[in-house]
Amino acid sequence: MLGGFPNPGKRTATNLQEAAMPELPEVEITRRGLLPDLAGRRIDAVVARHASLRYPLPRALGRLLAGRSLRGIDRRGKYLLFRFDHGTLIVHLGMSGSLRLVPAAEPAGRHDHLDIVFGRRALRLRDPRRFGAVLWVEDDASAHPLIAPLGIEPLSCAFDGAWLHAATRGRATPVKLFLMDSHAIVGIGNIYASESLFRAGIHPRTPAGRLSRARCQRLAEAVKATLEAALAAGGSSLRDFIHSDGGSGWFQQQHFVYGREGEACRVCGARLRQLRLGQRSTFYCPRCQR
DNA sequence: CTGGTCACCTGGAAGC
DNA sequence: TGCTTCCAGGTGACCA
Repeated sequence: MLGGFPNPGKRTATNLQEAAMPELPEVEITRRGLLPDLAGRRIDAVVARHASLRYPLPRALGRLLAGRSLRGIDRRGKYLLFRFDHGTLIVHLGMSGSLRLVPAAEPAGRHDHLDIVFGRRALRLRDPRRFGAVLWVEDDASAHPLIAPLGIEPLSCAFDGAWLHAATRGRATPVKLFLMDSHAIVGIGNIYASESLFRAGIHPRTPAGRLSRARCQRLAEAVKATLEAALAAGGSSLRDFIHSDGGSGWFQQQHFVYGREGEACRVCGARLRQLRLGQRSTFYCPRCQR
C-alpha cells in the first residue's frame, strides 16, 4: 500500500459493500466520540497540509484557533459544528472523510489534510477523495449558505408520517431521490435510502407524491429505525473507532439490500435487483418492495 | 419551484 | 504486465 495509508486488508467482497460512507449515523458517532475528549480543551496549533478540499480551507486557521477553547460540538445534517466563543468551525466529511484522535507526533499519511492539535493529541482529518469541507463562520452558523437551506432532521420528533405526507404532496420525483434530498431531509445518503425503503416495503421509484398517508407513516418509521440501528452498531465500537488508526474504516453493518444485487433477500429469498436513480445505484427487493 | 444532469476527486476493480 | 475506463459517493451549480 501507499506510505502512511492503512492497508484495509484483503477483502473479497466489493468495497461497495464494506466501505460505509459517512452518513448521518457515522457523523453523529464521530461527534459523540470526540466530545468527551475535546470539550473544553484548548487548541495549541493547527497544521494544514492541503490548501483545499471541496472548498479552500479557511486562511490562517492556526492564528484563528490557537489558544482558543472548544466549547462544544453540534451536528446539523452531516455537518459537524465545532463551537468556539468567537465562531464556529464547520466540518463536512464528504464521502471519504474521517476525524480521529491520534498522537500529535504520529506521522501524517498522504490524505491527512488537517490536524488540530490539543496538547499531545491531534484531531486529524483524513479525506482521500477530498469531497469534504472545512469552513469558518464568525456569526450564526445556522445562517451559513450551506446550513440554512438544510431540511428536517430525520431523528427529530418533527419528522413523522404526517410531515412526510405533507412534504411530498405534488412531488413526482422518485421517493428514493426525495429521501436523499438534503434540502428536504438531511443525513440520508445512498445506502440508508435503499435500506429504509426496503424496511418500509416501498419501491424506490414510487413517485413521492403518490405515497398514501399510511405508507408515509411506515416510511418515516423505517427511516428512524434504519438510522437508529446504525447508530447502535456504531455506538458499540465508538471509542475504538475514534481512537484507532483508521485501518478498519467505518463500523461494519449488515445491509438488507445495499450492495447485494443478485443475492437473496434476507426476508423473502427473492433475487435482489439494482437500478439507477439520479445517477446512483439503487438496490431493492422486487417482491418485498412495491 | 421542479426535475434532471454534471462536476468535483481519488483509489480500486474491471476490461483490453 | 500495463494501460484505460469505469465506478463509488455528497452536494452545489447549472440547465430546461
